[in-house]
Amino acid sequence: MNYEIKKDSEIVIYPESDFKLEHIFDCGQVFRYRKDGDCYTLIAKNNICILHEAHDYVIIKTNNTEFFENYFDLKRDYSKIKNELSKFDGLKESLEFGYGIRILNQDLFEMIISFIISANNNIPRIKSIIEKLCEGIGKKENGFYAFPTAEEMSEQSVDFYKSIGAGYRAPYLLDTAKKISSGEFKLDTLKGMNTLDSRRELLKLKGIGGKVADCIELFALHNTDSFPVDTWSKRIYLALGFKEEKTAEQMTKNLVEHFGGLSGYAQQYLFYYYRANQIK
DNA sequence: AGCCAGGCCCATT
DNA sequence: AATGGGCATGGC
Repeated sequence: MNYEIKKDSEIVIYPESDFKLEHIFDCGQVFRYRKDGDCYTLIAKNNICILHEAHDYVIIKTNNTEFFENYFDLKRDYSKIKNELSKFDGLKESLEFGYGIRILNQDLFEMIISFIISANNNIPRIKSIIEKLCEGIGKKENGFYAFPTAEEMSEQSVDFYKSIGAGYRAPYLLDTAKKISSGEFKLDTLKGMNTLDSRRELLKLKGIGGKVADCIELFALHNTDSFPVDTWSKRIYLALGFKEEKTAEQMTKNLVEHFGGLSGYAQQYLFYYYRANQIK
């Protein structure tokens, strides 16, 4: 990845066809962003940046270059990943279509809450609920609302979560925030575990099933031997040549066995391509 | 109006 | 371990 950090206030990226804002933002991994013309504004945890895309470079303006260098996974070679993935059948169109995708390194607590909200929900509504959550109880600094902490979330009532549109997920959000803020559920220990162990831990939280756990594994822990299987994945699964399975869990197992440590990357290119083209 | 959305919980078998 | 009904809400 060809990029440089300037004046500790901006990152300039010279795309080598593996950094494309539209692909990064629209592949379903991140919810707190807004597009204005050729600019994107992004809030992640308690940090903000503005991204501007010109014809042969991208500028990221922020007061925390170190955070976003890691966030955008800039040290990783996606050309190499795409090259490895191209050896698998059924990925060619998806790799070409979503060529600039990167898997972001997002905050663990933010991902847990965001993907509990995502279950059986649609993306515009997920974004709306998360925005109301942040505007409601997130700390406001420098003109934007940070994602609330577990402590801040644990002090609310179920009714608050219903009022922002969380529906039947409201008690799950409160319960999870309480378990984390009290220390009953320890986020830090997840980071030192292998994928299967941390996944098993995540499944103990209310509102987290296999698919949501896999999203958290991928988008917060960067455990790329995870393949989130959702409603779109069933068609993808058959298109890849697998025979029909009864459960999502069995599909997940087969896909991770097939793609190994590249599973998460494969899933993102495939999800983006199939969803963008409404291939059902 | 009715189906669907980046599914999960829980009771039952 | 496996299955199936029920579920808040709003976009389309």
